[in-house]
Amino acid sequence: MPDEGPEMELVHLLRAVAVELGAHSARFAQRNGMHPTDVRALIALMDAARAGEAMTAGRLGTALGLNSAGTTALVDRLERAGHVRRVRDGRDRRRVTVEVDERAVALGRSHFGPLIGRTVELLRGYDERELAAIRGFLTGVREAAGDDGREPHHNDPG
Amino acid sequence: MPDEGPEMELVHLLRAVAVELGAHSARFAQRNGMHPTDVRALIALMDAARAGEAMTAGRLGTALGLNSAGTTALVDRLERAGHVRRVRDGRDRRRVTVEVDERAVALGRSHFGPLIGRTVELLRGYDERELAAIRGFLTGVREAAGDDGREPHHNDPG
DNA sequence: CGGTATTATCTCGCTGAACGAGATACTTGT
DNA sequence: ACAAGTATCTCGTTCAGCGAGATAATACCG
Repeated sequence: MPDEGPEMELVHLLRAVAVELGAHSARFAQRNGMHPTDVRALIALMDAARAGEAMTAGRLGTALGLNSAGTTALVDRLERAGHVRRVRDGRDRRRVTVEVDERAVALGRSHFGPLIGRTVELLRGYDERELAAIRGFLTGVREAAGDDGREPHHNDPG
Repeated sequence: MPDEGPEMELVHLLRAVAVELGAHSARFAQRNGMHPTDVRALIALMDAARAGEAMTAGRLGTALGLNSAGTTALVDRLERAGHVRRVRDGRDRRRVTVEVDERAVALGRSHFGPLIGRTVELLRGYDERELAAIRGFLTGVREAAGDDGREPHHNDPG
């Protein structure tokens, strides 16, 4: 288990980036009187909307690791603040789909837009091979962080 | 504000990585009966230890965005679980330095070690120019995420 | 040296996010 | 139609974190 070596600098840098991005979200939450979970919920809802999928209360709770009581409280909170609407599903009337209000989207854009814009600009400064390296590294880390309970399988040559 | 364009894929990928790393930490917390804040605290303490700096209760609380009452509760919790020790500073006896227990370090290593190891291996597959691109991108994002309004968060020593 | 301000941590009472258990409402299978 | 299954909500509780202020040690100033 290497505690030093030239690669560790990048490992710590990556962790610092994750911390900064978390802090950036937390600032958005605090400025708008929200809890970090509320921001995560809005992001999950917007991701679903971008993918063209409807998000039910249950799926939202699962995505965030909340139980049903917590999910109800979360959606209540977001609805009370005007960030989302509850819409009963017409086909299965047990279901409640949660839709993001346009104003919440605009609010999110006004906060995250500058960071996204600067990131895009940063990316424009790299050529294809560099972009492939960045993409490959991020993809690898995402997979490594997701593979968790599993056995760490030995180096897969390739 | 670009919602499409080839760079957006990487922006979403970066966000996904941040989410996965957060989930990875949350899993560590839950498996060990801790809260996300407790894990953040241990990481801050280990970072300080690595840098050779002593971490006082107050500095820890500031680093995590907690007020003094919350900081006391946090250190109580960590101490009760045996993860840290309170040590009165000899020079300034108002201060309490918080030291991580070796067993907590070992616990952290056993969880984060595999992810770190896989990340290091991943990095070994890149040449200098690719590594420079990855480093430059991460550094740029860290700075962009840190630079926003810079709102001073209200602390209790008013 | 004495007194007052300042700093670091802790105590107390409270709010609210999230939990477990169970109720309610709707759907599906027989 | 009735039982079983599924989605959400209600109720009561726990505990992280906050605000206010107490306590204890140090620094400043005459």
